Amino acid sequence: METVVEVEGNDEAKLKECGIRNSTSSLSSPKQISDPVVYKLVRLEGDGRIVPATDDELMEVESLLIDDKCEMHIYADPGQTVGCISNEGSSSGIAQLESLEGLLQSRNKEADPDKLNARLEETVPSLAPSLSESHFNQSGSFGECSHSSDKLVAGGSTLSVVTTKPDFSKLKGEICLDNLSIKELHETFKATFGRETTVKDKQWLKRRISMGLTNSCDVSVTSFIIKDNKLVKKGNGEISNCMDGSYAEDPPIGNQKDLPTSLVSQLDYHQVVPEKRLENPNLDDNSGSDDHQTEQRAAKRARKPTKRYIEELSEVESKESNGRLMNLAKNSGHGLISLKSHVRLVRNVPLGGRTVVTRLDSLGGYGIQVPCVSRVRRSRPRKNFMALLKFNPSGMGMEATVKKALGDHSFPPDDGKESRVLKASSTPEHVHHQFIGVPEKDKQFSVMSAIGLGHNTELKCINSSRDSDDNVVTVPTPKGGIRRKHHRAWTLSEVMKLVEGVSRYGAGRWSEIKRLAFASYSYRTSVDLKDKWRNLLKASLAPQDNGMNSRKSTGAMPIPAPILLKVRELAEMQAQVLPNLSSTKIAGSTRKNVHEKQTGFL
DNA sequence: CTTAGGG
DNA sequence: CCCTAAG
Repeated sequence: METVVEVEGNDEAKLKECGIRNSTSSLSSPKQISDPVVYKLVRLEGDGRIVPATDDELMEVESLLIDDKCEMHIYADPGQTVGCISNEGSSSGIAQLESLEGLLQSRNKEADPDKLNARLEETVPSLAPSLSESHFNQSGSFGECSHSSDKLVAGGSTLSVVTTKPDFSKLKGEICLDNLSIKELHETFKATFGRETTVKDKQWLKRRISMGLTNSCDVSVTSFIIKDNKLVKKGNGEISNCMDGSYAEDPPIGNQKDLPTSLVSQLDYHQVVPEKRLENPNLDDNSGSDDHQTEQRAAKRARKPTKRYIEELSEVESKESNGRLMNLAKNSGHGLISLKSHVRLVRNVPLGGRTVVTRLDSLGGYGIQVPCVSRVRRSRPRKNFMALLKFNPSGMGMEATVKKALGDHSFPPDDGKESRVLKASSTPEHVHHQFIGVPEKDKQFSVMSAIGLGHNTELKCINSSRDSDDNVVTVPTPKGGIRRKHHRAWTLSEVMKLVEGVSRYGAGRWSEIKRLAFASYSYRTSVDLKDKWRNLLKASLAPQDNGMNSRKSTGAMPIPAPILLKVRELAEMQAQVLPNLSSTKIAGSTRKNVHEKQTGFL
């Protein structure tokens, strides 16, 4: 029932975080404390007083975490963290990470942890029952356990452990964004996320990109390397040395369950993420700089997350909360702390006249409530339904009409399509079972091992759950265009994976590729892969309009030339090999073909 | 169910 | 991306 966030340093220093019911505003009373669902971070003053942390302090903490804690190989994404916990600035304060600062400071000052604890419980006896701890393993064995995460489910009924193992070695030398210019970074960013950014901060861009790439759990799976804004085959050219490989080697995969759960910073609290309803288009549109500002924490913080921000947050966060550590493709030697803040939002509270809706989302396998904003629950469309009905009273044709008109997905469960949708939109339970069952894991792993990819841990992929719950019909594109909301833009990494898959299994074996390379992408069907490949082919054959003009006008993700080249290569190869020698290549791998060949011979 | 191709 | 035909 109690979400425990424990921080543990080498010196055993511990910092307590106090759970405080964040009921609208008042500080916790003993009664409220009894409700362990909500926790609030507070600052532990030198004299033992507990003071609600302010947002600014929070920022500072993150700053500390990011800039100073070099030994840490996890990092906290300020933007995301803040996005999660920042609030209207209600006096009650929301969960704060402030306590971390206390920890760090106390560590440095060699504060006696016991003393701290004691003081805490003396000074605030009423809080004692709900004290939570953050457990931070700052020791060198980080790579080993820092990544694991578990979840104490509120209610105490369930204790699901979802652990993911980080594979740092995988990242080593595979991504080098350091040499890229801002412009290049922008391109890469767009290629990675499918949208543009106006952020000019290199660090931010690099981090974001590397995050996007690695989080898609694939870059490492492919044989591509990103270097100098180019995707190159591994082996081509020097491997970048962005990653110093200072992290611990990965222990053999397979025993995730046994991994200690040290870095678990679960912050549960009732909280409402206010929807920033800006009338000012400048602010609202400029998501990039919004992120930037937030992440930069130096700028005027305390901004309520914008719609777009929240959207992005939920997307990125969903990836990040796999428990996977992000390694930054940055030369700065210091590692960072991954502060995974899982926020439980359980209320819909009117703010400024607007009601903010939250929904339970599955992030990283946890049931997490995230702000809905434009991500309305994927359900039957009501808006146009009647209108369509009206115009199409015939009944029979109506369904088709509606489906077509709305891109469906959301029609009645009886529709066969629905199963797919349901499957995609994983409820916490679903996710949970998926992870626990892990039927695919062993299989996948063994397969990958057999192929020689064993070193590329796939486990993380298993764990990656996406909130596949976009259902709004369309969404405006940074470019001004619109695209279907539930269309998932192909990320660069996905494309790379696809290419890799095709090269390995051959075009046409979509289901294979799907199973092996896209096991974790529940939302990509084999058909999707096929379609994408088709598009890639088309793109690869088309004149490589490498000007920004095309990109600008299209608003589409620019596919790096190297990939297109690869695509063409593969296409030619397969076009040549397949028709002529028929099934020479296939024959070897396909029993059926062999058989046919033999029988035909006889 | 998977693949292929048109919309 | 969606839908359908065909193996």
